Amino acid sequence: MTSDGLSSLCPSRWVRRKDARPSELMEAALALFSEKGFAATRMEDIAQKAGVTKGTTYRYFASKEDLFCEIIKTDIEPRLQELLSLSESAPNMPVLGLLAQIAHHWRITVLETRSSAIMKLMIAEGGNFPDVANYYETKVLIPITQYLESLIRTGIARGEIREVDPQDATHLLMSPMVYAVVKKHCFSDVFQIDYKQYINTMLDIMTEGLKKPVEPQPLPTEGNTP
Amino acid sequence: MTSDGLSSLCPSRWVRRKDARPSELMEAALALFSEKGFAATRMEDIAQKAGVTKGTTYRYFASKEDLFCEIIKTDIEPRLQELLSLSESAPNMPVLGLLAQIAHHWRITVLETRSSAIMKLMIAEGGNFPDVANYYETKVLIPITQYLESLIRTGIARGEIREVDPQDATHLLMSPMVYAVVKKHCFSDVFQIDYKQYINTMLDIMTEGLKKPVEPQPLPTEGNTP
Amino acid sequence: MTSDGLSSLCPSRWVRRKDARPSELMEAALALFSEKGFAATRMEDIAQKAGVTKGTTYRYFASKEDLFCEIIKTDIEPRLQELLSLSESAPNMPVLGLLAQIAHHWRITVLETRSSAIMKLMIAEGGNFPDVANYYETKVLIPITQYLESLIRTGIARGEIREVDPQDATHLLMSPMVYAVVKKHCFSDVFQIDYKQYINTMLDIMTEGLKKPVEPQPLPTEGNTP
Amino acid sequence: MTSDGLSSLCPSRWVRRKDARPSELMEAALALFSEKGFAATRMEDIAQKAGVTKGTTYRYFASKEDLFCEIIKTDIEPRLQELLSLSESAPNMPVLGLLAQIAHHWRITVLETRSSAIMKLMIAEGGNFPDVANYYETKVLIPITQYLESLIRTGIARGEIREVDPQDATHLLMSPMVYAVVKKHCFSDVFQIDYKQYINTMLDIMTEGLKKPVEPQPLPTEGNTP
DNA sequence: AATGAATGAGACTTCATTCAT
DNA sequence: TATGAATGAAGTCTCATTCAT
Repeated sequence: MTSDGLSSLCPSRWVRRKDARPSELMEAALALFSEKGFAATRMEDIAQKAGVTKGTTYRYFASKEDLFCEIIKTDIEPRLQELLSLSESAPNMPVLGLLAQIAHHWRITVLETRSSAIMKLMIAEGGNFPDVANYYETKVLIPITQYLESLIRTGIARGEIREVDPQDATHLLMSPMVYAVVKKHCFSDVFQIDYKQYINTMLDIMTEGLKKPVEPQPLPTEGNTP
Repeated sequence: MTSDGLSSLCPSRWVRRKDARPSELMEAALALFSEKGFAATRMEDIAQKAGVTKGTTYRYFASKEDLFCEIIKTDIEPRLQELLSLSESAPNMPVLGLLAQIAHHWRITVLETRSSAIMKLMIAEGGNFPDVANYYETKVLIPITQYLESLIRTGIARGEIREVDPQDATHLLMSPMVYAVVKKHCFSDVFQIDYKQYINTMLDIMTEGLKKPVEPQPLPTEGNTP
Repeated sequence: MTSDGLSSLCPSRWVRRKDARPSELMEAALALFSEKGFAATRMEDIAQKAGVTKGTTYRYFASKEDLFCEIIKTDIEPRLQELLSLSESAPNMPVLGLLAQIAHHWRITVLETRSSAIMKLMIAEGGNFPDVANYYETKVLIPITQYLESLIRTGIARGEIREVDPQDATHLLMSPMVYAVVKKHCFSDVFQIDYKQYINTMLDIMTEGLKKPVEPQPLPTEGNTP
Repeated sequence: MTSDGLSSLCPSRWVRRKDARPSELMEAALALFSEKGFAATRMEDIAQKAGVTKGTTYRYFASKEDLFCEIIKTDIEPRLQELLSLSESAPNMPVLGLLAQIAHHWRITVLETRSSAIMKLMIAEGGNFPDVANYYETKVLIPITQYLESLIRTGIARGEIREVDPQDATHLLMSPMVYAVVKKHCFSDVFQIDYKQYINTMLDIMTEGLKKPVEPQPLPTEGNTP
């Protein structure tokens, strides 16, 4: 009111946006942490990117480390909910079909969103945040691993999947995910990946590699692969 | 073994560590960088771990960053040589067999050595060292990727491999490597991996998933792609 | 006594704290300044202790320093009035008796009230507030010192007190006061002091040490104290 | 050697004085802490006063607080030794004489040296350093208090001192010390004190006030204190 | 009049790097 | 060549103060 001329010059100063600040700050911080690493990111950069000043950051997060942890935890909770609902929504679907569904869901909700940056962050900085790394492992990695492994075992039991080592097969299923995240965040985009196609190819090959051949030589009566 | 008899004859020769220093320092630095990250590692820690004092480090490396770069480059050169010799040593071997050989060779020379730490370092810190990251991509990632891709194309051309997208298949082949490194260096060892078995399972599944089925309509008449 | 009957008739009158605020804030601030020191006390702590928020404090005091100064000055004025009335109320009383009266009056109005905290504050923080320290010296210390010194001189002139150095004796009279304040505010209460008894003992010893021996009644010739 | 012209301009830079630094820093810090208070003293000021730069300070003291504590403790130890030796060196000397000796010794070794600043520091800042304050009380105040009290009791038992409350009398003996320190460090020198004379006057008055009258005219008639 | 979010100067502390010994 | 004391730039965090609501 004092002078619109001035206010248009510095529009955002002294604007009170209590509710929006935390997520804005976390968004800014995630981008910078993921890009430059935790240590190389200055609080002032984060604040600036979020459109506030240094001090404001500390109204919402007790420390840089706290900010880091909040980012991780805030993102993880919804992811966990999804995992649960997915695993329940699929009663007796063929295992390999379910795996395909999971892979694409992960692609859409993680790989193609900023959540992938969280994963990169954990990979790159986990060592310096034992608590968060432990939390991440306990709440995310281990449950997912165990869930996938149980799927594989089910598939083997049902005769859908060959008799492979379930643990190694699980790791193998997860590796394209990790690879995609690393590729996306750590190196230049010399080989641009079409994620959808990439996941499809991966599913094609994995399915082919895992599926049990349809009992090639049973009785001379019927022919397979109709 | 460092024979006191000899050392008393020619003491300075065995006492001076001049030649060993750089590699000792790089060894120490690699361990710390990989464990705690570049920024969180102090020059003094490195020096201490190498058994010298801070100042000495600067006799061999102009700066912390220089030390980082030297570590990467020093390790990369021999790796590149191996890659070349491997690719040449395999004239007409079946592609899938060659891939298996490469995988185990990588396991033995990278995954199970400290070279895996280099890879982790590049993943975690590459963003802050564009020069090194670029060097790493240009000299390591891209050549390997292209080499593998050419193998896949060859395999397809020869009829050994199904008609999959060669680029995606290449990424898929590399992903278990990246995954293993991340697993080894970034998270606790809840699921201890037996690397040899892991690679074998991976090769089993990949081979099965990639190989061209032996012509489903086995009429006695003609032979395939001679 | 603040009659609920009345307050229901005229609520706003009793609800608004405007008039009480400054003293509440000063009270809170004095307690914290005295306990933790000026610098270590945050405006927010003061506000909280007074039951308001940070911003409110600035409606009543221009700055933290201003608040400090107001505390001192507000407390000093009434003290000065008392000093004056005391010194006037005692026309020709024996000096040592007057000193005893002053000592107990000081005990009751200063040592045993929060005013002692003011004195501690001046001792501890005076150096950083030259204006206030100067004010305190000019308005409090010097007048009291001079008043006491004049009493001593009177006592000597009247033959009630031995011929001691009046300045040193004055300091000596004041020292138990300073000591008591320091003891009360700066150290734990290992030796709990009964202030009344402490002052009495002090008066006993001082009186005995200062009083002129009753002229060992030599010859009946001349009479002192006519 | 590079250029005497320059070196005379900045004579003290890059001078290595490992052994002298700690005491120089403590000296500088004590002066500033005592003058401006702990909080208002910047590490850089201390460093500058000691002729070094900010960072150097941290080679010798882990933190500002650590520096504070070291100052106190370093000064206290020798003082304690003195106290012990004094108390032992006085076999059967009259108590009041011993007190006089102690008072002057304290004047010379504490009041008239920088040790008095330590005492002022404890008075002003003790509240923020519970550990040190506790140490100071335990090692200094309480032993001294107890020692003096035991002297008073001895004096009373021997008939040298009147039957006063020993605790209050002890406090009274200590109060001129505290007063002198406060006077010296907390206020301007309006009334310059000649410490030697001040202590003498104090001893005169105290002695007179404490001593047992020489058995009022022991005429052969009646016996006192039956 | 009261609130409390936002500001920004300033202090402590760290640590890569320099350099006298 | 090796040492480690000294330097000083830079970053985190605090908190007195401001001001839109």
